[in-house]
Amino acid sequence: MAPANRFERRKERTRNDILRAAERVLAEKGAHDAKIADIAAAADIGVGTVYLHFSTKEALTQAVIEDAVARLKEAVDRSRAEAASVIEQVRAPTRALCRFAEQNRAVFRAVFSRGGAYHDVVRGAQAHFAADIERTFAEGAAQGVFHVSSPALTAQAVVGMSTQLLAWWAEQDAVPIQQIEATIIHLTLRGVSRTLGGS
Amino acid sequence: MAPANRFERRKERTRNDILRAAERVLAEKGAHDAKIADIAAAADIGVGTVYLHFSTKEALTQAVIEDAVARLKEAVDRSRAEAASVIEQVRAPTRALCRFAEQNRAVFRAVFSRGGAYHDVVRGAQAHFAADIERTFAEGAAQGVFHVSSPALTAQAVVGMSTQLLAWWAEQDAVPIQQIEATIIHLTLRGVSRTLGGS
Amino acid sequence: MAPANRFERRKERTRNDILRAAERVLAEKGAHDAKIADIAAAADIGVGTVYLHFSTKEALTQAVIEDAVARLKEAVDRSRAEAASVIEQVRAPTRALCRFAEQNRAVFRAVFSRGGAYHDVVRGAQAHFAADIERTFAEGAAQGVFHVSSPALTAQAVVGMSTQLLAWWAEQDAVPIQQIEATIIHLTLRGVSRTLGGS
Amino acid sequence: MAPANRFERRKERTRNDILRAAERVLAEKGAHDAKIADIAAAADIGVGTVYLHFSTKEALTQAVIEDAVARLKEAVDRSRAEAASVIEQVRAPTRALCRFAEQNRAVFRAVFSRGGAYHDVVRGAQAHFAADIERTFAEGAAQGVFHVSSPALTAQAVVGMSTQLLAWWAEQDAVPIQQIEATIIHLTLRGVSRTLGGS
DNA sequence: TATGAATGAGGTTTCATTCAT
DNA sequence: TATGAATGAAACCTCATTCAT
Repeated sequence: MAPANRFERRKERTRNDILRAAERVLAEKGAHDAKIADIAAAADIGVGTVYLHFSTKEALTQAVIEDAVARLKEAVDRSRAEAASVIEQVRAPTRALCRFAEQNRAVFRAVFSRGGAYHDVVRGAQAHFAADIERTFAEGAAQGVFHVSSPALTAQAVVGMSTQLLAWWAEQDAVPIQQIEATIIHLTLRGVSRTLGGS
Repeated sequence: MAPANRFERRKERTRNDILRAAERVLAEKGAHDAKIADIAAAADIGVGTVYLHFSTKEALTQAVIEDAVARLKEAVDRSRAEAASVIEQVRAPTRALCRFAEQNRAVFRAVFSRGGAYHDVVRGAQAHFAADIERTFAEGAAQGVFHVSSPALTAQAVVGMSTQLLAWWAEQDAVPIQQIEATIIHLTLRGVSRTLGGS
Repeated sequence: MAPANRFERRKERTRNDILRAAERVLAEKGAHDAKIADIAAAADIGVGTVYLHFSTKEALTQAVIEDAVARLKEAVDRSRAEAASVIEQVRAPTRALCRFAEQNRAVFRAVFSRGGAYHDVVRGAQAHFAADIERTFAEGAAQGVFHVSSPALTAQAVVGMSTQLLAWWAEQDAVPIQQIEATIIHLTLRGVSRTLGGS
Repeated sequence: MAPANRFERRKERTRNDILRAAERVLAEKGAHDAKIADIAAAADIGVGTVYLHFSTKEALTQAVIEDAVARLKEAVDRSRAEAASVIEQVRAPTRALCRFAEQNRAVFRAVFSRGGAYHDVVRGAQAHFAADIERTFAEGAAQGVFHVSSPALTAQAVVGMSTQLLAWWAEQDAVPIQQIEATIIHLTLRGVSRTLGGS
């Protein structure tokens, strides 16, 4: 897993510098206005060097997205795996998502915000999360805890709402993220609970 | 109201042709990949003609957005004005929104979808809708029908959820729009009702 | 000489309107920045109408120049013809030139100033004037009044000096034109007189 | 003074190539008809490279002018500083000017000729030279050598005459430049001398 | 004859990508 | 491996000229 020799390690480090710089620049300027030269400058390397690590601008963008998505997926999936109940399967991933947004604000804006780089990878991740949520709903229904008329659509709605609220938060920073989290969880549980519950 | 002379009428017609063509091309390719040449070709006119009506690509994009937003606002605002109860103030605008999305699918994708042209005008419209919804929540709370802990955030969430669901619908067309509508209304009402109601 | 019928007269009038408008616009914006649309607007006619009277922009520009040059030539030539002595052949045309510049300031700037439309017609006129002046010098030499080592060059210098001074005057308007006139005459006569004279 | 490293040196060389090519092309076609593509081709580089060194066509034009004007000023100013008498202050700068025109014919046409790029920098240089000449006249008057009624105007006339004659020479090449030089000096000294002298 | 909307060739400028050092 | 100057395709925009009314 760790790179074999010293050269490999150095190369890996440069690659990471580029990735981090790209995140910052993409978040700041948006996918289209971010020039390769900007990213190279932000990473404090030459433009040519970028092309030693990524074959095209598109590949670099995609790498940034995949990296972010992978980290988010990992956090969300882990939290879900550790959830003891279906209700916790709603709460924990939302908490994980919000914590990720908080700790990776720039990336979050760059990747998930409107105006950010929209991409199949993001669509894929949203579909992945929606499927998870749908499974939770189904399980909850089986347990008699939830009652959802169209689980797929509702799951989609939850993903949409979460994304939008967090994107809004990431750009505005008007309210503490805990309120975002509470609102998402409240609306979700209210929407799917058999009996009137709440957050 | 109708343009004075023949020249004006002809010019106005061309302007509209360009606007419609731009909607289609923007929806299809996205704001950045839509070239002025594409739009001119789609409108079956010369490139120069576009600049006779819009000073800049940016100005054309903005005109498309403003046009769409104005029409949507008009439909939503009217439906809201005609709503008799706060519950109807949730239902009717949602119905209006969905009908607009259905009847203006290309524009909807072009303007409201992720990857679409994000713009202050859109942000402004979303804020406008959110403010309306928030007012409905406040009114409902005063009537003892609703109970919302953070109205502003919840309104924001409703707007986000609606936008995202419809954008998703507009791109996928996997489900009938009535289900989208029902889901939005259900989740919203469930989220804010004092007693367990539902759609 | 006067146009035959009413239609011809009307046509001639429009043509003149365009010419006058072109003079103004050319003087104000320079040959390159003067758009046909500007000229049409200044003449208060449609762009298409310009092309009914002048086949190209170049032709219009040339017509403006030829018109101005013809009027200047006419004034200068007349004054020269009426001059009784060689000294008066220096003085009178200079006076005529200055009076023309004063009374046709816009055209003068448009046609003779640096940055103005430089053109074979102007070059031709300058050569014409230079030839006249050279002839005056030769005549003066024959009469024992002037002594000029290289008449052609000196004539060229006089033309250059005059043009430049008047162009400068037309743009700055810092001094009364009589001083310009006096300076030109003084320098010319001083330069070519056998004995020390002056203005 | 010499650029630090190899990159800088190479870049500087290219910049100079562009400047020289621009001088040629501007002289040949005039400021407006000189396309960036022409200049790039003349410098045997790609169009993009031009923009690596000059942000705008206007900026390149200005750089050419400033370069030429600076070199001319340097030559003229030096020659003036070394002049022992006021008469030499007329002669030497004229000689320097003519030598510059001879050795930089293309630039001279491009920058100082009529139809060339007229520019504030040129106007500024002309004003600078005129002021110097005026000072010489004043000094000469104080020494009882010169007698000038309106020094400012006369200085302006000398500058105008010189510019025009040399521009004419640069385009025609009909006479040896020594004759131009002699004519300018002769006319200037004749014009301002107290007693009849001459060249 | 007069009009002004329409045209499209042509010019400037940008920027992802290459390559000699 | 790292560099950054060089490249040129492609996009935006202008404006002289045409033509249907």
